[in-house]
Amino acid sequence: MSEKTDRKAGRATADLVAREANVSRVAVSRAFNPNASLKPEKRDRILKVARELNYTPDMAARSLVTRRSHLVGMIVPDVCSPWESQEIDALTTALQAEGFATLLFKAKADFSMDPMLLTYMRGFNPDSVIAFTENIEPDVLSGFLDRAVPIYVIYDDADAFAGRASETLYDRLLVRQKDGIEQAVALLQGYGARRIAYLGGKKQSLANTERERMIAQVLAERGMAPPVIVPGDYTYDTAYRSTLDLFRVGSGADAIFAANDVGAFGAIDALRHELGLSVPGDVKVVGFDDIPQAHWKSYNLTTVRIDLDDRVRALVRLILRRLKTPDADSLVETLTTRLVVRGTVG
Amino acid sequence: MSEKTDRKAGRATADLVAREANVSRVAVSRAFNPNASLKPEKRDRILKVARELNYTPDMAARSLVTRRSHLVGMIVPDVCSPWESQEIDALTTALQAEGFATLLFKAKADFSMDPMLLTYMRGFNPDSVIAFTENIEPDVLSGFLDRAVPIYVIYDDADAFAGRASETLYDRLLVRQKDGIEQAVALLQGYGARRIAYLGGKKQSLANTERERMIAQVLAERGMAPPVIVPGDYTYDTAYRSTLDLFRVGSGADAIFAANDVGAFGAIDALRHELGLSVPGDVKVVGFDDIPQAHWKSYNLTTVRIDLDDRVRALVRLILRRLKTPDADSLVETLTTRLVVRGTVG
DNA sequence: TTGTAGGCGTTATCAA
DNA sequence: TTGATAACGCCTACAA
Repeated sequence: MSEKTDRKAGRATADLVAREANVSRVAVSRAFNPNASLKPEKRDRILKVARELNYTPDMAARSLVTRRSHLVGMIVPDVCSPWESQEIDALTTALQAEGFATLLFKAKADFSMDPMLLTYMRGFNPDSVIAFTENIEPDVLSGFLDRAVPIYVIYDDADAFAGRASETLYDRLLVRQKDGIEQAVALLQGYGARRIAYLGGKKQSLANTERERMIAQVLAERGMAPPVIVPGDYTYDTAYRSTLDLFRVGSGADAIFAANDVGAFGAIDALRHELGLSVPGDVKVVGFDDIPQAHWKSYNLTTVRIDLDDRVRALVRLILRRLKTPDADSLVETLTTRLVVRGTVG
Repeated sequence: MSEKTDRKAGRATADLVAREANVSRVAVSRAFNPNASLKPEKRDRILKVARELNYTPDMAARSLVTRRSHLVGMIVPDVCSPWESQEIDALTTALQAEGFATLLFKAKADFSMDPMLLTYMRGFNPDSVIAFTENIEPDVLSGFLDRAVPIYVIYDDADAFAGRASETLYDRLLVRQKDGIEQAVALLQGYGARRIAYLGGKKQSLANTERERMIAQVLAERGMAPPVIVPGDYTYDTAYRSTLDLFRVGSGADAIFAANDVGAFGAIDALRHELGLSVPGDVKVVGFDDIPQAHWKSYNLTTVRIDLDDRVRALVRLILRRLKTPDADSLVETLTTRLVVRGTVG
């Protein structure tokens, strides 16, 4: 039973620090709570002793009484997808700076929300939850959450989502996809495209259905033919095969608007390396997202950009606000999109 | 005070379930603990009531007494990197199946281990920690962990790591890079490469220094000239610029062995799209990792594969074993590498 | 198989 | 500014 106590005797507790520093247990607690009142010199002494003993307050015990876990749950169908991994990275960084840790859960690939998973997650009591899985009603999600208020990402036509409205409280991030889509279509039209194909994303994805709807609408507004719908699922391989089908079985197109950048890559490679067509000479290609790979020289993709930093900042704002004022009215943050012109249209 | 209690009255507790099901509080606890003895029909009734009340045991409270958080910490410098995001994805899936949740932390990009971050993480009491950040001594890391035993990924020459050995317990995953590197060099040599450049990764990365060392060793064993060392940091952009430097300022090479696939992509694009050289005609390129993008037609990269599934399975085995028998001796799992031949050598 | 009692490490409450 | 005391929700004894 030495002063320093042997390392493997287990983790230092507030009691131990208190004894070592000749103060009460409560004082130790206060030393780690910036807005608690404690004589500065006393706090310093306690923190010094704590450092020596390698003490950190136990979040589990703390959360038991404060009802704050400092955990933010993220439910993701596919961590590997470039867009989502970027978003996870940025969100984790931003939340970490605010004292929250990221709790990562993997949902099934079909975008469905496994009730088992939700139940499981509930056990960890996340202060907030961000679901990258879209096809679940706010009511259902919030039924699994206690204090947490869900955040939804919605697109363009807020009314389409209004049908799902209910008494349940939830915050929203509205992405104005139309801005960027209009610019893209105008560019394609300007370069002479007449027959535009939409290479879709996962059917269950709200982002996808809204992109499709919005592209059709913009084409109509500009007096162009409706888009040729090509099935996809956001992956390279499916995009590749669907593009081959479009030109070998179907009747082709002079422009492809892909639901995401990775899909655009698959289309470009199919066109250039298997169909012997030139991009943008024979077929123009536009993507969606503007992931870092979009500027890689092999693709140099013209794409509709959703600004990641803006998006993450907006999400963090929503989360922090809701944590500070749990009963506040629901809030909508808005994000715009814009076309980034590179080399696949021209 | 209705039967069902109003939703926002807060989360259901074991007491509430016990009252509702006419059993004791302990019975509820046992119902959620498969190896506790409880009359089956009683368990069923309790679980049914629990489901109705949307009750889940509170992990924080549970961990306080069991000393098991069911949290696995992952410290990652860059979630976006394709290799790491793959590994996070697979690990999270595997751990989730075993009842563990992933707690994600972002380390600084320079691979250093922020003591603040470690202290912060400690508060969450992870049962295990996987650090993708390599340059930290086991002693330091385990100083911040209580029950958790660190896992290290080491490369080829186990002796090089032995210098860092200490009384501290830690498990190891040994990656035999030499197998794949030998195959790659043999292929390059067979196709006539004489002057091979090594396009490095982050200097602080152990994987990188060992790859460089091993390539030099293999070249020497085969009577070839030592590699031209080209600085890199695993990113596309740096690889791109370094390749330009190699050919414009330096004296070129007839083959480039990149420390990772993304770097190889940068090299290929610089060669083809800016230097006007053909790959593999003028310059052959080999990568490392075999990420999904390596088979994209624009690159079709010949690369040394580290099998992700094997790697994840080995890590999970190490973690679960350590959790089951915390005092077991340290264990080493071994992984091999092999060349995947595609179109950038020939 | 069941129930009672006690404690895990922390913070909120209240009185000094 | 301080300190004693009582929770927080759960699980592990132990005894019935």
